[in-house]
Formats: sequence, C-alpha cells, structure tokens
Amino acid sequence: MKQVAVKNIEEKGLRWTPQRQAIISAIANSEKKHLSAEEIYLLTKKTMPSIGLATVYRTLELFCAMGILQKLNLQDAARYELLQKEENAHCHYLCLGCGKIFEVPLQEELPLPSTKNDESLEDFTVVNSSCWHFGYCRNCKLRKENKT
Amino acid sequence: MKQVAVKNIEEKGLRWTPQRQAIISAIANSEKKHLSAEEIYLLTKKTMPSIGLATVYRTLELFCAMGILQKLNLQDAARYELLQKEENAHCHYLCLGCGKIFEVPLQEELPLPSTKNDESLEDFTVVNSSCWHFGYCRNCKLRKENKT
DNA sequence: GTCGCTGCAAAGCTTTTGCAAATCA
DNA sequence: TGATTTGCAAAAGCTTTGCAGCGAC
Repeated sequence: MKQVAVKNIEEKGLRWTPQRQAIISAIANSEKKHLSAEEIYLLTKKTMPSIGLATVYRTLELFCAMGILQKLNLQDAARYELLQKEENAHCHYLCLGCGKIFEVPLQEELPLPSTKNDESLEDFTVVNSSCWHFGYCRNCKLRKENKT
Repeated sequence: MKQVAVKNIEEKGLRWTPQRQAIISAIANSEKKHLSAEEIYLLTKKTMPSIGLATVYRTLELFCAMGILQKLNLQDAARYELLQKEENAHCHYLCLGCGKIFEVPLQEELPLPSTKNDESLEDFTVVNSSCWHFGYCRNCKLRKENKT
C-alpha cells in the first residue's frame, strides 16, 4: 500500500514526506473508518504534533486524486476512507437513528441500469462508486417500538 | 404533491406559508434537477423578491425531514431534489470531466448485499437510497483521446 | 394572546489560499 | 539552485442561529 503510494508519488515528481507518511499511517492504523479531516488531523498530531491542518487537507486531496483515498461527502463534513481494489464498489448503510455506518461489499459488478433513454450514458466509464442506504438498524427500531 | 405537503405540514401544527409554496414551486417548475440552496433561493426570488436565504435553508431542511425533498451532499455544496415514490431508488452518474449528472432509475429493488458477516444489518430497514457512480461520459472520453 | 414563521445580520464551520520559511533533489 | 512542501494566518464559502417583528389561528 505504502509502496504503491511512494511509487506513484515519486513518478510524478512529488515527494513522499514525513507528513504524508504520518497521515496515511494514521488513517491506516485507525480502527474507525470514515474519518473526517479534523479527526485525521488529530490522529496525525499524536505522532507529529507540529503538523498543520492545511497540510492535512492538501494531503487528503492529493491522496484522493491518486486513488488512495475516497472522499465521502456526508452531512456534517467530508470523510475519507482507504480505497482498495477490492473495496472499489461497496454499499454504506447509515442508520438515521444512531448514525452508525454499516459497510457491505458488492461481490459482483455494479447493477446494470436501464440505459435506453439516455444515449450518453451508454458509454459511461465508472471509475468509482458510492452507494448509500439510509434507514434504521435493528437496535434503533427496537428502541423506537419500546418508546411507543 | 402540494396537497400532500399541505396536509403533512398542517397535521403537525405547522403552516403552509407563501414562502414554502414559492420554494416548492420553484423547485418543481425548474428544468434543472439537483439544485443548490443558492439556486433555489434565486429561483424563488423571481416570484418572491423579498424572501431571505435563511428561510430557504430552513424550508429545505423541513422538506427533507418531511420526505418531500432529498438532500444530496455533493462536492461543492448540498443539492436538493424532489423525492417521489417512484424515484425512491435511483442511481446518479457524475462525470468527473464535465460535472454532468445522469440519472437512472432502478427498476427492480436494490441489489441484495451479502449480510452474512454483519448481524445487525440483517434487520436494517431502508428508508431512502442514494447511489453515485463517478467516472467519465463519452464526450469527455473522446475529448481526452483527442488531446493525447 | 400565543405560537409559528420570516428577514436580516452575525456567527459558526469546514475548507481553501497566500506567503515566507524549510526541505529535498 | 530550483522545485516542492509546510505551517501559520487570513480568507472564503456554505450553512446555521439569534432576534425582533409579523402573521395566522
């Protein structure tokens, strides 16, 4: 993972700096997925207290452009997650009750939509996907029922 | 559509005001989908010049809570679209080249993910879905090839 | 009168940008 | 040396909030 990043970065005349390493390490070692820029900033600060928030933002943007991270625009703020080959297509289930996010890989290729009506779509190359389902998890439904 | 909204609103002790009517009309009559709050504000200003931006934001939030609108968190800003029964599940294809959004209804129910590994998901009730595919449309791919 | 709604202005947040210093090739 | 990168501070942009006045019931 890191090796690939280093190679990609250096091929483009960019540098693999301690900051970039610290940021990707913080993300990779975090148990939590879907980290916000602020969270990544705080995590990275643990190993590199001098790092600036702007650097984090610039690095996250770079990593997204390189395909290392995927940016998710959520309600409160953007969140980032490691993007690996096998994870290219997966679904997110966000519980509106507790805010928990469940993640489910899609084993097979994306469902083919009907492209009859829209010519231009017939030749659309999908680079990346993000599917979100909003609803309520079992715990929250049970909690709801008990209240009523 | 409007009738349903009025009924829902008044049932909850809320009011169906000229502003709310103007906003929903602006959205419904717009050819463009996926309008930003700013765009909705400007559209509504045409029929009601005195309206304030804060009112638009508050109304959009209300309509989302009522299930009349769906909020889409995109890169630049949040966007809103009418949420109708038949449209409950649909895919968005966003071209990273030109930013155009193609929309494709999913005829059949959502693809069933593998829920083996995650117990809590087995009993997840989906209220609403939003699927996004990012990539390049034909025009942008052609433009790219011509450049190289 | 009460309660909800509105418009304005100010504040709050996340994110971006400018710039001089630092760092690496 | 020349290019990229960084940290700080300031700015920008979207969205929310406080509040006094208005309007509906």
